[in-house]
Amino acid sequence: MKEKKTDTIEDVIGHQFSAYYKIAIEKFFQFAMSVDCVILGYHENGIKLLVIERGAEPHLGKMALPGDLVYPNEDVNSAAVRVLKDLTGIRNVDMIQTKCYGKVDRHPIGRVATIGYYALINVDKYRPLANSWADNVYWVDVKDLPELAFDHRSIVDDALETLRERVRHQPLGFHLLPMKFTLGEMQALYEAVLDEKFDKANFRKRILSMGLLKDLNELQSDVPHRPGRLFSFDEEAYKRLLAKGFSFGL
Amino acid sequence: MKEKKTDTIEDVIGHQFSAYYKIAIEKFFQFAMSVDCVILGYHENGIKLLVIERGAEPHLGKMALPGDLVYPNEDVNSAAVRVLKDLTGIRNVDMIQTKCYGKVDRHPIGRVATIGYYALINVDKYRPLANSWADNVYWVDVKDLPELAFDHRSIVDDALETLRERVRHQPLGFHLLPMKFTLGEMQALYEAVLDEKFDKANFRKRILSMGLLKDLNELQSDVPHRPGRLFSFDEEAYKRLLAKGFSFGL
DNA sequence: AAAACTTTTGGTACAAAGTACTATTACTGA
DNA sequence: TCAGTAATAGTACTTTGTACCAAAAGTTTT
Repeated sequence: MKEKKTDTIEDVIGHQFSAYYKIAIEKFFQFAMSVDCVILGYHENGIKLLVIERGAEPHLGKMALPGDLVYPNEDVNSAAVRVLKDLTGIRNVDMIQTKCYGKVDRHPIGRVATIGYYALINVDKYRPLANSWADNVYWVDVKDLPELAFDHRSIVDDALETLRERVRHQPLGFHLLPMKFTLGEMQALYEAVLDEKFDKANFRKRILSMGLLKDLNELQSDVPHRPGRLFSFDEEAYKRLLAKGFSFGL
Repeated sequence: MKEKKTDTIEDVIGHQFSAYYKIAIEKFFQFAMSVDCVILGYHENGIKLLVIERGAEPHLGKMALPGDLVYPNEDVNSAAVRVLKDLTGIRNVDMIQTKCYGKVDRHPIGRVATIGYYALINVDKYRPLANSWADNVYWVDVKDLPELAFDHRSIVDDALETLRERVRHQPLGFHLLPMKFTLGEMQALYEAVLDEKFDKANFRKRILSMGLLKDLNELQSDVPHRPGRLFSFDEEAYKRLLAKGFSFGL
């Protein structure tokens, strides 16, 4: 029940180190790969995206995601971390893959497939600085994005969709908040991400009943109203609950 | 606040059609890309995986996922569909990307990054046939997987994790069931995927109250016990509910 | 210093959803 | 006709979610 076809890699090389090896190389090994990082933060009631101003062609001068080609001797995941560091100075961020963008004509210099990554970071904790061929680095509000180079806009859209999906089932929000935060601030964050309003009293009941927050017994200061109680995310408690089968749900 | 580095693609080519173009090509365009398909079905109370027996080196004779290299002029997503068809004859399946596997040494013939895909199909509806360089095609139970070529085992594991995650929040299960099914069969499926038992009476209440099932007013036949009522998935109703903000939850 | 304002916090009452369990029904096969 | 098996119906109880109100604790205004 088989019909042989020609010129798959398997036909061409026959076996691992055959004489046809080089033909296979020439035929199939024509791709470049790149990584593009969607770095999201939360500031002044809005979700912000980290963009660079390109200091090189193509799309010189345009806004783009921090991204670059992967070296042939470099893991793709490592490349994401390296590129983010090279272009913005940001280190030690856990990034997760979103999708592979593999259309034939997506890049003007040749066949480049890119892997999208995303991470949520605390805006106050990391201070991005333009580096390498990035002329500048900016935080822009995702509700008011500038035109982006290549297909970066859809990479961002996909990452945001992933975020909205995950944030309901995992306590991701805490990555975006400062170390100490009030329940009001946390609620504002979730309302910004999900674009949905919650009842204040009930939101606090839900969150507190999960037992994921450490009460710091401190109060907010310098606010023009009754100061809120400060909390921090209790990583240990979360791990303990996870082990028992707890699932964050909002 | 910038420090120029050497040899990123941007430095090398300067701008889109510079004289250094070829250097960039030689330096970065050394990748091949492949796709690997995790096709899952449900049969006899177990989740089954579609594997092929390799009829070519490397790993000749071993079990592997249906997968192959992407042509330089072919979209990656299209390649997944094409490869599945070439190797198993299965057509018209919606596949979703899971992850990119991009370690340097993952493939013996060179730098090959692969994109994982997965799909849930109805075992009765598709009949896989070995084709091209696939010597055979088998369904194997995921609880008892044979040794797989390359890093295919982790591709499967990741896909299963994705499945378990999604099946709770989206009515995916229906893809795995025959057109007509009883609530008991549906429950058995969910118990197989999630490895968790449900109370029979409550499960049926939950599912029926969602309003996603069309009651076919038919009964099961040829069963050695009271026959169950047959249902089918009501695609239209699901779309209507989705529009109203319904979210499947189990 | 009192009043107005804003936000936090505590509480209650009701509605909806989830869970445990029991009983009944409809079929097959002995 | 009886035992066995799985489907179906129903009930009582518990947990969770939602709407809403009111008090408290600060700041700013009058």
